[in-house]
This record gives sequence, structure tokens and C-alpha cells, in this order.
Amino acid sequence: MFSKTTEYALRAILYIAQKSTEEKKLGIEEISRAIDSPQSFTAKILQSLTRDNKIVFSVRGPNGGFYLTEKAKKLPVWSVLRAMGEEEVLKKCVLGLHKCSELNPCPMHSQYKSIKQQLIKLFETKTIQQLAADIKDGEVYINNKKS
Amino acid sequence: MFSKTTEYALRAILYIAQKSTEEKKLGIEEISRAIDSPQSFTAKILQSLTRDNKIVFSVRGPNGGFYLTEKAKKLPVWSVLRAMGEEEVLKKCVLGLHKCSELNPCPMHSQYKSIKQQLIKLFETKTIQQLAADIKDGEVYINNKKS
DNA sequence: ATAATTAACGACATTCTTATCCTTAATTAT
DNA sequence: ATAATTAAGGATAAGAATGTCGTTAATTAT
Repeated sequence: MFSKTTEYALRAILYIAQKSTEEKKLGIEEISRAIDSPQSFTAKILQSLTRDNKIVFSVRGPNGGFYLTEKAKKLPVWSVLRAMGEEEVLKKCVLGLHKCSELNPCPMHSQYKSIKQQLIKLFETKTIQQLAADIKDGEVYINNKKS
Repeated sequence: MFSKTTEYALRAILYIAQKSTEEKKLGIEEISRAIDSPQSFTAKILQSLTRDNKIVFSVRGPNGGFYLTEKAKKLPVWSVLRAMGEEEVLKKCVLGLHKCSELNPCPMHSQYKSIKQQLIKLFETKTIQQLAADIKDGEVYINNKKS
């Protein structure tokens, strides 16, 4: 559904949300190990989310690292997807038609539309914090180790 | 959602299903013009669907071209997606976790699952023929011209 | 001040997707 | 038979996504 880049972003943010506070920041080494993603590449992703999107925050130097503010934790998953440029994926026509719309629907339009809407609603409703809380509770996991 | 390659495949197949019979085949020039896709690239896609997957059929030479048999028209859209290697997209974990499952769910698993299932069911249920018929009836369109 | 730590940044490498072009093979019409 | 037509196939290219590495800048601890 989403690019690998976005998958890494989501997992990293959920891990950070779950483990960090403004006092306890997380290093990229720990994060990428925990979510099983390429370290330098993940660093780049987090840097862009820090610089451009104000979803993730960071501090350099000893005891530095990445963290989320309480405010950022309350953001919907949708805001991460938007930051990663995935809005298009969820809004466009399944057949790739530019002009597909209510007035000019493609053959899949009417039935595909309602499923897309459910997806968008799901991502708009769920916050980073809610998902992170479920991880903390041990109900769900983001560990991606193959072994 | 799907790759451009798959979008071209779906549009091409629907166009062929709608316009062709075993007696009246369609040339690649007409097809790619009708669905607004790159001609040589679309040819390759149809060739693979012909050679490997027996979804599309073709004949070379004058009055040759691509067509669908009546049997092929009855195939579900899902079989095209499978042929295009998109099964993965609809089955994998939204966070990209290898091990995500009922027993080891990711934080989005339970709610994402039901939406995925709707999508799969939709593609399993709808046949090429049904969609093509809707185009013929003029209810829906696959024209992709920007102007 | 100096050294150590950690993110930021830039350049580059690799792989996959998308796309083009040219030649070959099959079929048909004359 | 020959020429015309049309898909098949191979080689290659352009671009985007993914991934690596080395250097720089900021911050902290000593």
C-alpha cells in the first residue's frame, strides 16, 4: 500500500512515541535496530520529518536524539502520511484516470470510493498516541525481526 | 494503490474486453491511444499477459491484434491483479511487518484487516465482463485524455 | 578549551520501475 | 512468392526509490 520509506517512517514514529519523552530522547541506532530498518536511510527520513514537518523533534550531541512532544503525539496517523506524500495514493482513481469523479466515474469508482473513505477515516481518526499506547500495553507489536 | 504498469494493464484489458471479439481484434496502436498509455510499454504488458497468464490472446499479422475469449472475460479482476503481481500489496501489513498476524498484530492490524478484506472481495467478485459492460452502457468511462 | 557524542547534510551507489527503439517472427493479402 | 501488417522479443535508457558513506555542525561532559 505505502512505500517502504513511509513504512519506516510510521514504525519509527510509533517507536519514538512509545519510548521517548522530551527528557529521554532516542538515538537513531536504537530506533533503526528496534524497527529493523536501514539506519542511514531512516535517519534521512526522520530528518525530513524534523526539518520540514515538525512531527518529530531532535537534538544533537550527547544525550541527544529524537523525540516527540506531547502535542505531536496527539497528531493523527494521517498527518504522517501527508508528510510522506502518500495523500495521493489514497485519493486517486484505482485505474489511474485523471478525470475520474462522481460525474465521470471509472468502472470501479462507486465501490472503490467507499473503501477508500474508510481507509482515510481510519488514518484521520487514529492518533500516534493511541497506537503507541497499544504497543505499551503489549497488545500489539512493531518488532520486525525476521528471526 | 497499484503500479502504473498495473493501471495500464487494467485499462487495456477493460478496453479490449469491451471492444473485441475473437473475430474483431484490436491493434496495440488503437488500444494505447484509447487508454492514453505509452504504446511500446503497453505492448510489453499485454505480451506478458498473453504469454504467461492466458488472460489476453493475440494473433500476429494483418487483421491480427489482441482480444479476449468469452471465457477470459468472465475472469475476476483479481486474476489480473494476481497476474500483475499485486497480490502482495493487498495482503501485506500496512506497516511492512513480516510477522504481522492475528497472533502477532501490528497496531493497525485489526482495523486495517477488514478494509483489506473488502478490497479483496471487491476484486474477487467483479469480473472483467461486468466492468466492460458498464462501459458499453455508457455509465462509466475509461478515457484518460487530459484535455 | 578539548574531546566525545550525536544529528544534519551532501555525494554517491544500487536497484526497480517505467519507457523507447530496433529487429525478428508470424500471418495475411496480393 | 512477395510485400504488407502486426505482435514478440531484446537491448538499452531515463527516472525514481532505496540505501550507503564520509564529513560537518551542534551540544554536552570533562
